[in-house]
Amino acid sequence: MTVDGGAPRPVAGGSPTTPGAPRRPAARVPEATVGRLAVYLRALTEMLAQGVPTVSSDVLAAAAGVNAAKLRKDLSHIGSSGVRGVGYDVSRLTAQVETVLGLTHENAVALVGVGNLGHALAGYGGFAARGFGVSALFDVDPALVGTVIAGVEVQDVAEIPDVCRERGVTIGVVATPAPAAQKVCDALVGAGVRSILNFAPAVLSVPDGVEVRKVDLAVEMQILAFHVSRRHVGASGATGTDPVADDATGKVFG
Amino acid sequence: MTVDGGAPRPVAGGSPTTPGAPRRPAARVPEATVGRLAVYLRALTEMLAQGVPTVSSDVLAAAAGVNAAKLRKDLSHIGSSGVRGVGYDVSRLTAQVETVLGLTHENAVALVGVGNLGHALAGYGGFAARGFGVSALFDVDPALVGTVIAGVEVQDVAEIPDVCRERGVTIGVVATPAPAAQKVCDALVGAGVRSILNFAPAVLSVPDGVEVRKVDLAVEMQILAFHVSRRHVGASGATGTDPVADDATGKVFG
DNA sequence: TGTTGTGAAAACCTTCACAGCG
DNA sequence: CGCTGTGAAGGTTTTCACAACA
Repeated sequence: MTVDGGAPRPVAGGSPTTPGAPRRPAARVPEATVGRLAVYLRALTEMLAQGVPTVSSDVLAAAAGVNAAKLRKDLSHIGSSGVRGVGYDVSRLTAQVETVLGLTHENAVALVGVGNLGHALAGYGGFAARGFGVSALFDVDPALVGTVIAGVEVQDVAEIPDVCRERGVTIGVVATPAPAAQKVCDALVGAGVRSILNFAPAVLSVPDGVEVRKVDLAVEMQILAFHVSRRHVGASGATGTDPVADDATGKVFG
Repeated sequence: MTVDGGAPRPVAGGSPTTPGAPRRPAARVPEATVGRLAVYLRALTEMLAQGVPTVSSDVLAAAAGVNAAKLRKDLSHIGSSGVRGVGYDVSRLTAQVETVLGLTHENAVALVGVGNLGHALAGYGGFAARGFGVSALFDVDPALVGTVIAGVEVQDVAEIPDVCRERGVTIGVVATPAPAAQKVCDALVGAGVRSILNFAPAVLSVPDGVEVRKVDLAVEMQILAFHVSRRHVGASGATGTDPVADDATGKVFG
C-alpha cells in the first residue's frame, strides 16, 4: 500500500516531449487510435473520390461517428499536419493514414476453414477491396480441397506451412469450428504468420509477438442482449431477485 | 446529426439502499466487463457439460484467456459469490452470468441482407445455438424474397416495421451493403428495435437509447496490417524454422 | 476569422497486493 | 493452508478548454 518503490517495471519511456523537434512521423500510436484510423480512412477515401480537397476535424469526425477532439488527438499521434483555420488536406491525410496502417504494401492473407462462414468471407468485398489479397485457402474437408473459391484453390490444411511461407502470408484468418482453431493457429504461427484474425469461438494461445484479434458473433449478440434486458426498467423484475434461486439448471444454453 | 457515440449518461438515481433486498446482485456493470462475461460463459458452459463442480478464478481465467485478478473484479461487479479457499460453483455462476446478460429469455433476431455474408450468418451456429432465434429475414432482392433459409422465409425489407413488431424482434442484424445500411437501420429503429449489430462498413446514426455494435472486417484487417508493418524486429527470414514452441498451454479442458 | 494541436482534468480500465475467510 | 473479494496504485483513453496560428 505504501509506495515503497513499486514494481520496477520499466515504463517504455522513450523520449519525452521534444519541444523544438521538426517533425516526428509516428512515435507510439495507442491501440484505440489504430482502430479508429481505419474508420477515418474509409471516410477519407470516400471524400477523395468525391473530390473534396480539405476537411475539418469537425466534418471528418462526424463522418466517422466520433468526437472531433478525439479525432484531433488521434491525428496528433501520427504526426498530423493540418492547417489551422482550414483543416486537413484530404489526399495528404489519406496517404498518411495508409502509411501508418501499413497499407502501402500488399498483405497476403491465408484463410483457413472454408465452411459456411469462411466461404462467405473469401468472397466478401472487405478482403480483396483494400489491398488484402486472399492468397491461400485451406480446409480439412476432402470434398472442399481442390475446389476454387474466388479464384483461389482450396488446399489441405497440411499444406499450411509450405504454402504460407512460399506465398509470404502475413495475416491468417481462422474460420474453423472451435475445436480445430488452436491447431490451425499453431500451424499458422509455425509458418511465420504473426497476425491472426480469429472467427472461431475459442481462445487462442499464441507465443509472444503474435497479435490475435477476435471476432465473436456470440459475444456480440450477448452484449446486445445485456443492453436489451437493461432497457426493461422494471427495476426489480429481472435482476432484482436472486438469480440462482430455482432456475439453476443451466438450460438456457442449448 | 452528429451521433457522437459517448453520451455522458449520468447515473440515473440508483437507489443505493434497498431495504427489502438483502443482496445486491448487480449494480452497474462496466462495458468492458460485459464483453468478457460472454467469454466466461462459454468456458463455464463447457465445464458444466463436463461435470466440473467448482472452478477457481485462476483456472477460469486461463480458460477465458484473461488475468485472474481481472476475472475476480469482473465477477465482483455482478455480485459474485465464490467460496474462499474453494472457488466458484460452476452451475451457480453460469446461471448468474446468464441472468446478467439477459439470456434467460429468448431474444428474437431480425437479419437484414441475405447476400453473401448474411446468408452465412443466418445459418451460422453462433446465432441459433445460443438462444438467439433468427425470427425474420429480409432483403431487397426480389430473387431472394420468398426463399427459405435456415427455416425462415425471406421477406421484403418493406415488411420490416410490421414483421418486427409482430414478432417482437429485439435485436437487429444489418448485413447489407454500406449504402443501404442507414435506411435499414432507420426501419429497424422505427420498428422498436433498440439493439443493432452492424456488419456493413458504414457508420450508423441512431437516436439516443439505441445500442449499435459494429463488426467491421476491413477495420480488423487494417489493425492487423498495422501490427504487421510494425513487426520488423530481427530475423524474419523465410527459412528461419521458427519453432512454434507448443507449450502445454492450450486447452484447460476438452 | 476559423481551426488545429495540446496540456490538463476526468473517466475508465487494469493490475497489484493483501486482508479476510472458509 | 488456498482462495476470494477489494482498496489502492498504475495505466490508458476520453474530454475539455484554450493558446497558437495560417
